[in-house]
Amino acid sequence: MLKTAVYRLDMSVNLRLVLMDSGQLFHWRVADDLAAGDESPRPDSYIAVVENRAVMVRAVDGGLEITEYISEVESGDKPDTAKGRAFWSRYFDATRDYGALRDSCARFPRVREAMEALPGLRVLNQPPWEALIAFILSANNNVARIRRLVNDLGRELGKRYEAAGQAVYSFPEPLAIVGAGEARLRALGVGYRAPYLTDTARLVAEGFPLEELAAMPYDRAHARLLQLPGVGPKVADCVLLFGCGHASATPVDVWMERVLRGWFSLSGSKAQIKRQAMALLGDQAGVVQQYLFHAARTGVLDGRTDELTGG
DNA sequence: CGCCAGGACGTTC
DNA sequence: GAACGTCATGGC
Repeated sequence: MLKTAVYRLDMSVNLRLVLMDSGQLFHWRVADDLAAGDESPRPDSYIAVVENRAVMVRAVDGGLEITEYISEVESGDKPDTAKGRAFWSRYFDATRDYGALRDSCARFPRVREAMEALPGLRVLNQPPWEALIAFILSANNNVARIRRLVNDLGRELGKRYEAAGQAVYSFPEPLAIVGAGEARLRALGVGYRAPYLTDTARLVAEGFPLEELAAMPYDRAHARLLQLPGVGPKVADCVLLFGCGHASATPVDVWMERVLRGWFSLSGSKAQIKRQAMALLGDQAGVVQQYLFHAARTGVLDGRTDELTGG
């Protein structure tokens, strides 16, 4: 039987935007309207497993309601709700002052416009291992297929949990990916990325310091991640930003390259314009990047007549 | 059918 | 260090 712990976070989040459409998470899914054994429909509810925590989240009264489903045999007498609350507060980035960030970027019209146009967008803090696997899979791939691969990997190699009466699966542990082997991973559809996954998983299992990247200086953490097979400059920045709390890490994909060259008039190689963007946008450049990325990809700012930035 | 996908990697210059 | 072709697979 499952116990539940319910947490409320006093923060405004556009869950569909963040969990389904932002390109930073790929394993969340919309909960079915009718949870098993429950008569009430659950519109706008989302379920997933995050680091061995099965969870349902929905927006209520301008805040978040987070329901965690806890196995009695694993939790013992009662769950540690203080620890759970801290975990989810961290995960949803509850303590970052997005309003102050927007104000600090007032001299960049496109940043201000993007942040005003996407008020519920947030940069979540994922477990680094989950971000690492997801973004190795993301290379030269599309979001729909990344999501399918992550879900298939979880269902085949992860651990089964239950949230809102529905099956949800954790990310596979490193040894589960090593044990699966390249052939089985290819059969799951990961293609040429199979050896990247097994070799990286092996290195992590053998002690690669994933958990220590958060406390390392950005440059050193980035260089360290580049040593993993399947991890290049862009994937490394995604892991640092989405999985290690490095708010300055600024992934530059084709969309961000267009943004930085077009809206910010930057020039040079991708590595060079990334450095310029980080210097220009400050110690939370990666968070700013997420707004610019989504604005460019979806065209929410199209039709506005503002000129380029005021840098 | 061809083109693209939140790129990385090996080769070549 | 920069430029180039290649890499599975499926969405569209």
